[in-house]
Amino acid sequence: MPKRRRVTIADVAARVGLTSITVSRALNRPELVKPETRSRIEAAASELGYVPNAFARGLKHSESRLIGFVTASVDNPFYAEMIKAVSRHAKRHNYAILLFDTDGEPWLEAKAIETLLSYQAAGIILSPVSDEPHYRPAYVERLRNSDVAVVQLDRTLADAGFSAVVLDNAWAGECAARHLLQRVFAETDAVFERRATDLLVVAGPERSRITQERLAGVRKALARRTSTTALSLDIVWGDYTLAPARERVSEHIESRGMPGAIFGLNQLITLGALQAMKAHGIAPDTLSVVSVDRLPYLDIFDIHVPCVVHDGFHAGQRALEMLLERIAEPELAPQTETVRGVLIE
Amino acid sequence: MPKRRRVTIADVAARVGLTSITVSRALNRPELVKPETRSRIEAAASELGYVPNAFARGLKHSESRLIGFVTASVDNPFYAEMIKAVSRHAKRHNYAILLFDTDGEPWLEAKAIETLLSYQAAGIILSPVSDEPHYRPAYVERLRNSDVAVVQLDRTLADAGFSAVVLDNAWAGECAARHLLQRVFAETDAVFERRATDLLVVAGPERSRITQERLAGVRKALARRTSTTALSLDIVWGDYTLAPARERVSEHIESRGMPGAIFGLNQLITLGALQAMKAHGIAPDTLSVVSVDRLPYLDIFDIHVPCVVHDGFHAGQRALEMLLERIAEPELAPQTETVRGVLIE
DNA sequence: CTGTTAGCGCTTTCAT
DNA sequence: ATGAAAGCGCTAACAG
Repeated sequence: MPKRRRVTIADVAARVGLTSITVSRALNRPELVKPETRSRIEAAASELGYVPNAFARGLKHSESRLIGFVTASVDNPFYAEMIKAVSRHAKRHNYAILLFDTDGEPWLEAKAIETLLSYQAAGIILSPVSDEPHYRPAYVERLRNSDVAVVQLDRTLADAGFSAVVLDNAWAGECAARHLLQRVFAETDAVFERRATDLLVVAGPERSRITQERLAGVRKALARRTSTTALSLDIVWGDYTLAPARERVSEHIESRGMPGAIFGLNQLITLGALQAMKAHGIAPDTLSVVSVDRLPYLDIFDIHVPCVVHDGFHAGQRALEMLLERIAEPELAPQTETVRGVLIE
Repeated sequence: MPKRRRVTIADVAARVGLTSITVSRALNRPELVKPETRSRIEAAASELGYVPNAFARGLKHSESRLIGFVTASVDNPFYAEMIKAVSRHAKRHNYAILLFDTDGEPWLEAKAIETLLSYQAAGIILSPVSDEPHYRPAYVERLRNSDVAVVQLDRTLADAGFSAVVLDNAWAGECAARHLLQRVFAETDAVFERRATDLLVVAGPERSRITQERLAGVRKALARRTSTTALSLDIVWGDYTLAPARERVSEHIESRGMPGAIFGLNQLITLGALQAMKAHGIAPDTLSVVSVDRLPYLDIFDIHVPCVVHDGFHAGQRALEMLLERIAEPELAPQTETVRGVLIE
């Protein structure tokens, strides 16, 4: 069976002996068409299998019902959660999601933005490949001059001037560090075993804003400590993925021995650190580990890694809501919303 | 600063004193334009911030470089892996991904297909909300009459006649069951403790094809058993998510006691079963559990749940490749490719 | 190598 | 309540 030519409103119109404009109206502004005509048209449309052409419509209005989601890692569970939230709320408002996984490549990110502009995306939710201050992609200027709404999610570009939904990273760092100070490095009732490194923080990229904010939280908690014996703090850098975290922690254990405690700045980092510990025969319950982001399902096995958990679903939902507001009201001032996590022991 | 009107090829043309068609050619078929003209045009285009209008182009060609990915659960890690693969390979061929999370709702699935048709999607990768035989969505007929390529992934519609990439479910079931027969219900060297239920299979929906295939594999392995003492097999049904699995297993333990072994038909089901065990104070190492799909990262904690693992990345990649072949060659016969898993102990 | 014309499918005037 | 004409931005087909 040969594929039929696409059915257009003109075909539907011919079928009922009217013109295309009436069909268009019947389908989009039914109140402008006599009810009886309307139902004849609707019958004919569904009989012929009419499907509106989104391109023709988009070309006419120069606007689309497309929202772009740009991220470096769809497979990161935290992002998957946010995608789920965005997608669920987008379709409620009749928007479809164009998903771009940039794989951490700036040029793919630039291409994704380009594509979104060419599709006249109504809005973009952007989580760039990097949040380091020197990362200033050329597309920012273009985005500013276009009428696409932009909301950044989690990771942000320095001074780009877009709205954002971010996590309260300083608080997460402080919270996690305070937990360790109470449980491991308590000043009053216990003498903890001193090591070459008391606290090992396994971080993301050294210049990443998120990493720096979380570290600032850690330092703030440490500074509050009143004890005379200063804690030694070491930091190893990675890129928010598992493998580098594992390698850096391995090296650190080999050169400086087992630390007093480990703080992994996100889920994958902490898992990498735990892998390194295992490789060196260090059982998880002999060394305190704390994390940002929950390590999934471990509670089933009575493994409890305390963590500061953020509600990704809520963050995604807020990002989409802010985006919709800005699509409706393009002149709204940029706004940043902060999502605070909660410590789970 | 007011948002500027969109820059078109006509604007670029005016800037360099040519007509739009020449600009169009310079940008799409550079070899048809004098190199010097071309570079003047390119300069002007980038200076003015020209962005091609995908809608106009799509309207002209009545085709798009859009591929739809329709799934019931973006947040299922196995699907996230497949999305990653599809996305990565799609962008290599200059396709963008329209992502639809149907949340398990047939009407959202229908709407997703409708939207994809209206965007003239070149192809659709479809993993429906259900693979039960009585689920025969109305859009199938439309899809068949359109010229969109369709490849089903993992879940398939009965008799829809589309190509598919599926898992070797019978083999997965057989493999997992054989493992239990060797390790728990060995006939030769050990006497295993008999229970009211020897093997408890925690399944998906009773009529799901995937569930039935995996069960057939289990039965095949059991039938091969030569021992005179028949094993008792119980099955509880769920929907491939965690909570129902947990509830059904809890109920089963309460009414029939602890089984001899548990087989969870996918990752989330197995995790649910493990939660139920924990709630009843059954330690994971006192009851043999086997699963389809890997339980992530548990090896770090020396928890080893044997599982039949499928390569989701490969499945996603193959689905996209098949789709591209069919976009290029619309008359290709439907084809089904099976991905076989491997048992990891 | 570059230009003219025409049309993709739809909708916004402005009639009737 | 319905229709005619025009145009959104781009690119075949056919000139020149």
